[in-house]
Amino acid sequence: MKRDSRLSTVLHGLLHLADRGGSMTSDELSRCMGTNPVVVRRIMGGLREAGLVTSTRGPSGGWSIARDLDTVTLRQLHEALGEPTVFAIGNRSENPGCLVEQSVNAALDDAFAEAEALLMDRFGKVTLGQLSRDFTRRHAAYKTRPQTG
Amino acid sequence: MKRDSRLSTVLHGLLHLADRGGSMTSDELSRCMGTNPVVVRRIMGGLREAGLVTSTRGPSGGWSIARDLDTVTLRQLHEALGEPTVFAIGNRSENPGCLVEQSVNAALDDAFAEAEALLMDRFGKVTLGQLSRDFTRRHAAYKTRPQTG
DNA sequence: CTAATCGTAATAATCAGAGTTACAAATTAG
DNA sequence: CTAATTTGTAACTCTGATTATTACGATTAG
Repeated sequence: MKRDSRLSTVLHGLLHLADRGGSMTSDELSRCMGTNPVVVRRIMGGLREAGLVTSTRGPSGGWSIARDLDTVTLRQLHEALGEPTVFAIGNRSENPGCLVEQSVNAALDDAFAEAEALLMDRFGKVTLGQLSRDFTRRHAAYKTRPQTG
Repeated sequence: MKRDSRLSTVLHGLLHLADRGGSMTSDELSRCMGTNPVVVRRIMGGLREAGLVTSTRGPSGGWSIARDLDTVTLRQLHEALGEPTVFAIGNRSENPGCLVEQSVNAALDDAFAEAEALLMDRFGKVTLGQLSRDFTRRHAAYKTRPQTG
């Protein structure tokens, strides 16, 4: 199934932005993320509406992060993307007349709701700041790694 | 996103089979599930390989449940369907060279793995027998409901 | 003014599940 | 044995969603 990778994509962009320190154009972001500038604008647009980033037009314009990195959680980003469907598995019909299907749906819905709640809870505890520091750590380890070739 | 409804579909069929007591043809199952007999065979085929149902060809053939209803869990059914992708959200690239993307993937993978583990745990605790009894309860309530029209 | 840059609509490409058709294989009934 | 029923399965289309691309308008710095 085709999965929604916008959260992964936008995180990638935001961390590059954070690493850079200043602002980046859609074109720069798209190149370092391996996608298209229009896709970048589309995704970042949701974050701008949520007040997480700002954009400026014209020469020397581009995208900047508007908040302290430690105050932005994955959950906020998920919400800024419009809270896309989390599960690739779902009920055949959401309003079945068949009583058998009602029982099936009730059981599945319960389990999915619980798993989604856990995921959102986890997302609420991970901040951009944490990810940025994790990247810095990986970067340091990469630079000092033993040469194997 | 288009969601995989095979688990929901197959549960529906199995509970009708359980309610019937005997065997049903793909055609009968497809009609009471609102789908196509070939789709039924395709989905039930996986369950047959897992030993959960049996099929017989020819006249008076069809599908039967091969196990005690209380020994079949949603998790077993999920596995019999080939453990389809659970999440509609995923990483942009699973093998990124970019260290930023590695940090992003690690954080997301952790959260998703935890949520999936919870879901599988829940699925492991729900049996066909429980769902069948839940249906019987709904059916009784339906028959004795106050007439509102 | 001109070039750079975002904003956005419209459209195509891509992908996986679901639906359908067609036919072979197996089995029962007579 | 023959005919009818039913599963098994390949091949193809349909559908719906994300992603990619094209095109062009709006804004702004220099």
